[in-house]
Amino acid sequence: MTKTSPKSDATSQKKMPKTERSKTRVRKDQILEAALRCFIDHGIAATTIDMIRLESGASVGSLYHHFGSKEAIASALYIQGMEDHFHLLRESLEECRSAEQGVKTIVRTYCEWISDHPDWARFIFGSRGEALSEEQEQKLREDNKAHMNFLQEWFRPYLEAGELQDYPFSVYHSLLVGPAQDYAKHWLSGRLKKPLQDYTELFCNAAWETVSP
Amino acid sequence: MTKTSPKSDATSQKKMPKTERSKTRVRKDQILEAALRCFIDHGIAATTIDMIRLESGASVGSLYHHFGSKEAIASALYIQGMEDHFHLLRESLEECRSAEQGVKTIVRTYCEWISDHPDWARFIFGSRGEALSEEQEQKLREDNKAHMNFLQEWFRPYLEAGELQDYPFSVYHSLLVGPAQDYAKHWLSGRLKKPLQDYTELFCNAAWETVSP
DNA sequence: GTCATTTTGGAATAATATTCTAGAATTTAA
DNA sequence: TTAAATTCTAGAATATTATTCCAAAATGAC
Repeated sequence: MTKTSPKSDATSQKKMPKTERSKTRVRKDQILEAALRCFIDHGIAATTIDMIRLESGASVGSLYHHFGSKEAIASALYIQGMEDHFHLLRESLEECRSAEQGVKTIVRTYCEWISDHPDWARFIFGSRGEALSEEQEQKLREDNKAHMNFLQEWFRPYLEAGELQDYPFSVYHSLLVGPAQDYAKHWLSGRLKKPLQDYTELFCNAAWETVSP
Repeated sequence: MTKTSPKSDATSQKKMPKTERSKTRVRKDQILEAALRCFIDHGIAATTIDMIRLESGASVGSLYHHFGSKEAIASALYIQGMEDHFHLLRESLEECRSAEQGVKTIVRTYCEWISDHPDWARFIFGSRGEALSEEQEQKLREDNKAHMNFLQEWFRPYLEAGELQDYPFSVYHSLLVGPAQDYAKHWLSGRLKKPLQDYTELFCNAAWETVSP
């Protein structure tokens, strides 16, 4: 019995403006971009609202009107990054016509996204979930589930045709992107010199060997 | 020419007590344990110095005397966790007598450590480097390098004997623990139901297949 | 144009991290 | 054993930073 007003959607706890004004998207993006720069330069914990205010040109009131807290800004960036990558991957997968192509595309797209957006990736690896708001947590969870479902559907025919080893599905994602992800993490933090790009094909091939029958 | 006084060690920028008193270790550990509990329950950003003070029984002064900042406490925990795991892995590896044993031991030890210390692991995955002090950053870097060297030495004979595929060494670590690490991250955050333990052997076998010739 | 709603600015407030100092406890040196 | 030196503790005082608040401006609907 925790339902609220019967009139509203499931996600309308907070005041969601009926109409978003034209300049609003722009301002929000200014804030997000400024925040990303700050987070990358100083880390989330060390960047202050005031830095974001200065960097974005928005006022404190505006900042809080649009996002509600510093953490929420970080979370929004996190989610935005994930969505961007998911979207890209889906597009790439649409064109694949074999299990091998698909597997390698997943790994390659992952590596390329990181190589193309190293700052963004550094932020995402660095922030890892911490303190998502209820609403955002939910959104991320749904995005994730939808993404997994998409992958599962994509793979199903090949699995049934015996073109892939029959691992539990939840393990597939880890087997495919785990190695590249770990390498990327160390590379992004400066502990490894050789850029991820140099090993993209290596990780693609290794992944395919792992799951090919 | 950034050297300091010629008398002191390389790492003596800050006041390192000549002698650590007997009860000091105890108090420090009380603080660390209390902080870990707080961090796990509320996340790093949301735990306050006051919570740690209450939970540990130490005074604010004591907290700052021993650690200097909240972030430094988190960093100390991070480093301590890594050291614990490194130590365990080294012990396990000492007893291995073949490439296959070694590879699987690395993966299995990794999985078991996470399964045995899920809270600790959750904290480590969740905190990811952010804001280490200069001194701590350095220590972590050295620990890491030493660990990598140890692994490289351990593997060398088997590599030379052709019992392992000739990948660049920096890639080995990622190929071996990457998948388990990714799975663990999702499991620890509650997105996956099946415990890591259920797939430990799967990850061990997959890792061995990846690097065996 | 008027009205309702959204957005902005920035001062006021609240929450929290950090510094500081006096003194207690412990070790060292004699 | 004692005095001096050092390390540790306590908690009030201070500084920093996040968040709230509300009056005014901008915008879009009618």
